[in-house]
Amino acid sequence: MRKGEKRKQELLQIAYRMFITRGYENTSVDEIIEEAGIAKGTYYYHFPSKEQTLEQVIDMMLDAQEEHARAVMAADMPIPQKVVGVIASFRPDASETTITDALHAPENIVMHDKTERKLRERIVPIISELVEQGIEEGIFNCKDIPERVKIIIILASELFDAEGFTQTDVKVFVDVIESILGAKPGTMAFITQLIG
Amino acid sequence: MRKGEKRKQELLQIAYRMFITRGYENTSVDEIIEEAGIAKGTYYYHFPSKEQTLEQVIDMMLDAQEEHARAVMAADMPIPQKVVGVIASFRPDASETTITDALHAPENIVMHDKTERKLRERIVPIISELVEQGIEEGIFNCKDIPERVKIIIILASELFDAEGFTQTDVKVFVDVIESILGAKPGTMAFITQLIG
Amino acid sequence: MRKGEKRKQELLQIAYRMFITRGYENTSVDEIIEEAGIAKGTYYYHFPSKEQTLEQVIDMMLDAQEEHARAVMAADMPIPQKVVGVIASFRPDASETTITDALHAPENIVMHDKTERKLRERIVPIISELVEQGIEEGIFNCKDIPERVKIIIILASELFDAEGFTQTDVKVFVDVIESILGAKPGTMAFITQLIG
Amino acid sequence: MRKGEKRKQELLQIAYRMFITRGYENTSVDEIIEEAGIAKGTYYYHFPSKEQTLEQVIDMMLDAQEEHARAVMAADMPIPQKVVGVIASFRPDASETTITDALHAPENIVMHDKTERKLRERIVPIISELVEQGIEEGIFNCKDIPERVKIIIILASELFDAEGFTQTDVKVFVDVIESILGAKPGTMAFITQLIG
DNA sequence: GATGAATGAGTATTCATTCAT
DNA sequence: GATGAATGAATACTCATTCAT
Repeated sequence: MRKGEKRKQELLQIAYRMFITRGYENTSVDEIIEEAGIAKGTYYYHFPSKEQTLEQVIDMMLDAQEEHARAVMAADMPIPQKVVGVIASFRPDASETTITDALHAPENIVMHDKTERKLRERIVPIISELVEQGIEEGIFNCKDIPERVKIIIILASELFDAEGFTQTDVKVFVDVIESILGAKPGTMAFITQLIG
Repeated sequence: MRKGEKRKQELLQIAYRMFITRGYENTSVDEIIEEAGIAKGTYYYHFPSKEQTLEQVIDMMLDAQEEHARAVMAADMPIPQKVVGVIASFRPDASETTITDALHAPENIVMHDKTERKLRERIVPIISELVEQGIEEGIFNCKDIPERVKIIIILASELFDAEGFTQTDVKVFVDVIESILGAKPGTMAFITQLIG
Repeated sequence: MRKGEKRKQELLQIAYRMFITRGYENTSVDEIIEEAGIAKGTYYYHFPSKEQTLEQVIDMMLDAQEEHARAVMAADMPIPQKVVGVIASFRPDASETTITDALHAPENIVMHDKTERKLRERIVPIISELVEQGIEEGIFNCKDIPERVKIIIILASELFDAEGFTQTDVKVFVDVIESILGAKPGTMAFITQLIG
Repeated sequence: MRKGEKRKQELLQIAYRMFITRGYENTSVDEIIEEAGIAKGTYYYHFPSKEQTLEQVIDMMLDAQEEHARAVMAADMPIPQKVVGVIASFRPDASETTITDALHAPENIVMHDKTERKLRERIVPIISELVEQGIEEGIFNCKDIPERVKIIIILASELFDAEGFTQTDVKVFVDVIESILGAKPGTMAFITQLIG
């Protein structure tokens, strides 16, 4: 049980790296097992299909990210910073630029798409909770919180993809977010320094 | 040359329909030629590759949509309605729900993605022009127009896909758009009746 | 040893049911152990190979059928009825039509074939004995008994398979059997009521 | 068109030989194309699937055999000899013992089974016609001709398979056939010299 | 302009069997 | 007696592309 689980985790890590590097569709099972140094049968002993592997890879990734997000929420930080921090938790680090690029690369649409959907389901409630706290504290002022949060998530993920973005994009983004959440101008300005 | 062009247009139509119905990746060249009743060689006489076919299919689609958009711009309508009308031109009709569904279906991510990118390039300048007119007329009030327009386009396309959306989604969308463009509350309220 | 034997009998029953339902070749060892709720290793502890399992399944089946045939022979019945009764013992009951159908289904040729060969070896001597009694009693009249019996067995099994057969098939069968055994016309007529 | 058809016939011949030599299930597509010296794609250009290849192989075989049978029927021969000749047409020559053996070999059940079914459908009407002629000529005397012919076919094919058969088997077979067709004793005795 | 036969690299998945624990 | 992780050969089928005619 121990042994089996451990091996499976390793496999997930390897698959994760490969899917993200070369794209899900461009990664064959043959390549995965070669990289992992295991037999075909071993792969199919652990995963029912390649698609299920993708599913599990994404879940694993999101679990890790969610854990990080929880840490951010528990930290001693102003609400707006927390909001941005949580969103950032669900984006690959700056240090892992390769991954960001990869997720948005044309050969990775499948994975990107699946990730995006699952990610929104997880992140929206967390951020919504933060926004509510912000409202209580008088920092934000708005209704229909989950819908607004959804919009912010969409913008963050679609706007800042690999294609590249300008200073103006960031500036407008900050502006829009402030008005979406009903925050005083400048509340989210710190984002400019983070991304810019 | 005439005849050849005509034949090619037919092929594009057929490919368009098939790509959208079953997805780009799920449509094989064999299936296309069978549907079209032509030989393999003939297909490759007209198109250098399957990917180029997709490219041309999308261009053909966008050309038709852009033509429609130009008509909307030339029409006698208030600016806000024009803005929405142009955006709608680039979305498949309500009457063609199948197509909307199809474009967002999981097996169609490739085509959806490619379309989305090209579409934004074309639509942003058109809408930007409208927004400028709106500013001159005192209806809108904002700077960094293209960036703001880009945001609106992203939201329109990501928010209202096949998954389904709520009344509240629409309400918030209207609200956000108004603040993005610096319009008086209610300016874009007519959208609610259009989509709701 | 007790326990082991019991477990093995259960496994044979399960394998029997699965082989007959889905065909030998379409039943994987994985499916058998899942159904039985045991581990791979346990299966291979009891059986040297999948083919040996089939062999044992067939033997088990034939043992049960032979036992039934012996009971028929010991019963108080006219010889012709006994002959037919013994043959019927080796055919799945009418109540188990599924099994008859299954044994003749295209996916079950392997099992059907193996069963048929082994079955003939067992049944021919039993029926031959009956025919000899019949000759002594003046009901039948023929030489080369085992060869004639073999023919009857072949006909019974090939003629009345799942494909379906007509009234005329039965009628001719009765006629042919009577002449093969040198019986008076009508001796075997009761078959018509049994099968017809 | 010419060229394509010719190539396909060659492929059928090769597949026929291989299926019969090593069994349908033991012959992989890879082996066929290697033997034929063609590419995988070429094989699948000509045949939709391996199973369809088998189907076509059998049809080709039966076509050839039926042609031979027609020749026998047109020949100048006594009816009983024709009956036996036609049946023999549908059995591989003595010279091709390998094939007979092969068709009955355990690894060839699938092909044997499929062949047998299709063969009966074709041969029964032909022989029935001959039997009718024999009845007119007073050589045979029976009703329910197709049913009786079916029985003869079954016996001929099941009795004389690779397992081996004895002189007595043949003798009884002759006897049974005569009584099935209502022929005078000795009418079919020539069979003994043919097979024995 | 058009045909269609030929290509061959690529792919996911199955499955009976082994063996260290 | 029992487990279950690991094996790896085997298999049928897909598909975009080429090119001689």
